[in-house]
Amino acid sequence: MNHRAFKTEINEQFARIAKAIANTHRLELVDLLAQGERSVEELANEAALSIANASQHLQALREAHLIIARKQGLRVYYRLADPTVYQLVQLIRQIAERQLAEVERIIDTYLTERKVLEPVTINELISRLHEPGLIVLDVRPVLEYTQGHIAGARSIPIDEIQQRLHELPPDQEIVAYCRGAYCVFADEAVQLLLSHGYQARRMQQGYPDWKLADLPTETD
Amino acid sequence: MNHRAFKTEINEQFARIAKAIANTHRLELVDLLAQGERSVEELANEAALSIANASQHLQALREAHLIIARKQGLRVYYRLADPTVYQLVQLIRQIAERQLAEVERIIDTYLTERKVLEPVTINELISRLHEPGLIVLDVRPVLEYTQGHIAGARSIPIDEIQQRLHELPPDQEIVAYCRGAYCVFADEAVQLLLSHGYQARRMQQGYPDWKLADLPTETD
DNA sequence: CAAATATTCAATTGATTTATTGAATTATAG
DNA sequence: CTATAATTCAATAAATCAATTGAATATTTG
Repeated sequence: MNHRAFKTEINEQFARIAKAIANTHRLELVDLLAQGERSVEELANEAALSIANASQHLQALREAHLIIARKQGLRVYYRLADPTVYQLVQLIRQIAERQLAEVERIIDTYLTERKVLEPVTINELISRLHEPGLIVLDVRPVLEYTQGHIAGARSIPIDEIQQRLHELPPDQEIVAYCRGAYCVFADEAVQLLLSHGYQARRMQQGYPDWKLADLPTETD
Repeated sequence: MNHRAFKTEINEQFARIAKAIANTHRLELVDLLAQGERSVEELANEAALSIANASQHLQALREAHLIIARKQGLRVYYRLADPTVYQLVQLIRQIAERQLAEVERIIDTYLTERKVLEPVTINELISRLHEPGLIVLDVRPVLEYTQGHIAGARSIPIDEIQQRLHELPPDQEIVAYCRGAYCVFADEAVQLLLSHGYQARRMQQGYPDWKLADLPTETD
């Protein structure tokens, strides 16, 4: 048996997976797909890529079987091939947080409130989920809320909060969540809510993390 | 706040981690380092790389802070920066196993016995660890056994098994383990032991997996 | 069946990564 | 202080990856 050939061939396959995810744009695309199925156009818009470029990156992910395509009418819809793919992104982030000082620096630069305002962990939210005075607020676009949200959560997309503040009773505590720890929607929502006298905090992680942990979700 | 700049910068950092691991040789180097600290020369020899090339790949891993260097005398010894780094390799492998048919094909080609001989899972071994008639056999090089091994395991490196068969009582069941699921030492040991009338199986995973699961280990 | 739309494919260019080689650096031993 | 050994650095060529552009394909609509 040729040890060397075996090791080389098998590690080449493992490297295929790692190479597919090892790109700024593809990481963002996977993050978006973790919210649910999306068309190429939607993904291109969200990730600020040209359609052709987005398509190319999606092909790269597809070749590594990290995502699956489904054609319906004119559109091709992509989704994650396996929840483990999102877990991979999570783990990469976790290592980056621990090992790369730059990550903390970037967060401190862009999300100045993060350091001051302690986010609510998933576990904390679980234990408080049935408190009567607590509102769990999904601030992602409505489509994403529709595709799946934390059981019992209300939807007010970040773009609409300003106009819809009256829907939120001022005496209740609000926990806002969005796409994940590196999504800024919840930070912005909390900032706005706090400035209007609400008691508000963000959930540290996002919907995909909640779902991955097999916690109660709803679709509608 | 500039969303786009934040997303780009933060994902660039995450991509750094993924890019560092996304190479055939670097995956092998990390796998070796999961056994314990190694010098550049040892790593180069094991991974069949020139010293300069190995050093270069090690720099790439070091720049992403996935490994740490320690200089002692003439030699530089590298080790994993965090157990999570090995977890990353594990997860990549898990995804590759599930998603890439090639992985199964390669294993079937090189490790023909794997399909027939059911390996012992870590959990199975835990529950049987205190059976009197069971020998847990570490077939890695002695150095690696010395740096850490499954509590109670005996060491006979794969190269020496043939000559040292007499040390193994023929009536006891043997579970052999090595560096990991994609290390062939244990497969070869089991094959040899079976051909000499022993009852032998390999542990599915390797020592780093055992250690990562915080199971009892010994050093000597 | 032609027009319109979403996506992919193909070709090009520039940027990044990899392997190789030999020189430079650092530490030890005599 | 010199010779030796281990590792890193620097320079190069080859290979691979990324972004852009425009053409090609597939599906729907009229």
